[in-house]
Amino acid sequence: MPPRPSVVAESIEDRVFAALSSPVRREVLRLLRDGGPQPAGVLAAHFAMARPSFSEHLRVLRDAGLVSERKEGRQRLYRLEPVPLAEVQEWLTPYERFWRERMAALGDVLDRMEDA
Amino acid sequence: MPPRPSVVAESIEDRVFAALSSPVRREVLRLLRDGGPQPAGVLAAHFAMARPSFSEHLRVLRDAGLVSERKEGRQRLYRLEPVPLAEVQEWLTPYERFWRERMAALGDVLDRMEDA
DNA sequence: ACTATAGGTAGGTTTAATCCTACATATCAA
DNA sequence: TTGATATGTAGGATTAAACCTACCTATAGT
Repeated sequence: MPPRPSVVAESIEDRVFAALSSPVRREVLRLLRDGGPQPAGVLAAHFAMARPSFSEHLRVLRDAGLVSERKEGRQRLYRLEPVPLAEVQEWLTPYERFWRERMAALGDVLDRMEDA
Repeated sequence: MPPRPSVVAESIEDRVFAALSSPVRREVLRLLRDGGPQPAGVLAAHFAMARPSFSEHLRVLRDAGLVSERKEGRQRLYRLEPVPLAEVQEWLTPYERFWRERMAALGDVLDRMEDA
């Protein structure tokens, strides 16, 4: 028994990155960031896709902790949750030093090319 | 003709996030960050997996632009590439303001709870 | 030239991600 | 209560991701 991908299986970090790998789900996050909490139907209206398919996207985002859901009458208000994205940024931090050094090195090379 | 996930298909951003969703591939990036450029075999030795399977992981990282490869004798030196991760951080930027506000709001609530 | 080493490609298996159509659930409105 | 609205769940189809065992390619050493 060899295979084993899964957005639903492994660590929460796996789930967050896997959730972010879909342009549909990234667009949902953007809509929530720019427009504040919104019901599922308003979000769904932006996508040419059957509602159940969109529901699955929302579920993936929920399972990753990227959004939360609140019942509001017969709608469900979705809200962007800040913690997972903040954790992604923390994950990036040790790489930031690395790429600043590399970018700086590149800058030096370019400077020397200009001199010559 | 409905389905269509794919790490190989869509935009470069999709590929980067999909590549990051595997703990194996994140560990490879960490090894390259902390240990500098290394041949495929040295990287592979950290994982209990057949070499061809690991080769595929390297290919996914290459296709995402997260690593580059250079022939060095009969080895292939892999190197961490800074640009895609820097782009992830740029992608995160507009969310950063959002979560700082939310965190601050949470802090205010906690402060008021302490007062009471 | 021959062998060993380093690494990838080919092809197959299993699981799961994404999409769909139908159906179920819950709330509001007459 | 009956009907309409809002949204999710069930089940099925298709594709691809992750793994494996074999095999191929390229370089180094004897």
